[in-house]
Amino acid sequence: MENPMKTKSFEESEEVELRRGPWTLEEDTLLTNYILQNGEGRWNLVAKCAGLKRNGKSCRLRWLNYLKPDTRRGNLTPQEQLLILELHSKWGNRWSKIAQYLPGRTDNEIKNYWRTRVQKQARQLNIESNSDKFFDAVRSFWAPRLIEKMEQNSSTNCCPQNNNNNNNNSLLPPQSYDSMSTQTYTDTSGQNPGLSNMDGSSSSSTFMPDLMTGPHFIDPNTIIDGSMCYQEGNYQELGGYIPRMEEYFYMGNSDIGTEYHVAEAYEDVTQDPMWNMDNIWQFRE
DNA sequence: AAAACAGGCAACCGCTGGCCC
DNA sequence: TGGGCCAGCGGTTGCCTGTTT
Repeated sequence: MENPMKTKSFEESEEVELRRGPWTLEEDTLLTNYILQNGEGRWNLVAKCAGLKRNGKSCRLRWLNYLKPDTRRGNLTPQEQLLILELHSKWGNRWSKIAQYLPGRTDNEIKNYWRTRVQKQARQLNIESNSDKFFDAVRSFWAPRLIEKMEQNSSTNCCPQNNNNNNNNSLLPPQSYDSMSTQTYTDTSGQNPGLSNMDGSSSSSTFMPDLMTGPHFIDPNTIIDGSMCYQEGNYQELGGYIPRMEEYFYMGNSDIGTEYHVAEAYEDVTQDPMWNMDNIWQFRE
């Protein structure tokens, strides 16, 4: 089979030999330097003016997913994982929408996380990753562990002056954090994924039903994260919430007893060495 | 040590919708 | 109004790397 990475359309080959496949350091540098000097603009123009033999789409993808300065890379924190689970339960595969609430994370990264980690665990349980049963499993077993991890981090890693985020540009929360915090957790306009459904109706959060209520807040100015910790006025994030554990062991309003009990499934898979939350969610200090 | 396998992720593909002429 | 161009999105592919046999 011909390698599609080396094929190109007739249109592309007609004018200039367009490059495809992995980006080189030189290409990255060209693109970065151009955008930093001239802004993004039209991507086809960017590609041309930057001297790249790439199409605009490729440049856009490379910039947004990899080169953009506020892009955060590395393992997703427990907070981010929990938020992804929560938002996906609301919106489904609306990756770009979900990504809006995880500053610095790209839709591609979230999509990959979902497909490689979450769906893998769903397969382990023999359930559809978009099914109610799966949500029950998440709510009953995974979310508590993520929250537990968050609590551990909160007690050991909260050090506002010691930001270990591996992002070189993480000296302060990126701008989008501000919009995230207001949109996500203080906004009552219907943008809040924890308060509204896609149809605009109101409902409680699937995995974090009471996050918006007072008792679950720790210091709202403290942002706890496995790899970073901010303390800043008017800056709230999911990571700042430490809900009471026992509420997350509640099975919710599911009817899982009817055909496939998630708890039983959980017991089954605990025989599997894969079912170790630290491994499953790739918690790395 | 090497081959086979599996997982993770960067990049591409194709579709859709918005904008402009 | 319709066609062309473009950006953005979700789905998919295939390469790379680590692990297992």
